[in-house]
Amino acid sequence: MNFKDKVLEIVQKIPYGKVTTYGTIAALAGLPRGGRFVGGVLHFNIDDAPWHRVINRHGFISTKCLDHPKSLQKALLEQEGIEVSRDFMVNLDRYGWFPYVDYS
DNA sequence: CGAATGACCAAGC
DNA sequence: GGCTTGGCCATTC
Repeated sequence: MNFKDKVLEIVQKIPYGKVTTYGTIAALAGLPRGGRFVGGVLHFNIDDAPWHRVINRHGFISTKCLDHPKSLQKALLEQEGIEVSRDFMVNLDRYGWFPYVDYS
């Protein structure tokens, strides 16, 4: 299983109404410091996973894709019942998804 | 085919 | 305690 496939698998596994971080996904995929590539993988597979549920460690939307702007991500998250502040910040204490075990 | 780059995180001064 | 640096894989040019 490639790192890319694991990342996509994990992102697709994020429960409805929850969000997680690049670092968490990278760690679950086997790279505790590979958060950078999670962004890269999602960038090249933007249509294969619910990328809007993935944000950075500070609960901030760091998306740079012009085709999928922050405003769209905010709307998608709010559609799932997640509160997003006007500064594109999400409360990770309430909506963060940090599984203890890997269901693979 | 070699080199550069990409939506991050945490350790080290 | 804030700023700088290193590091990881896949994809594109």
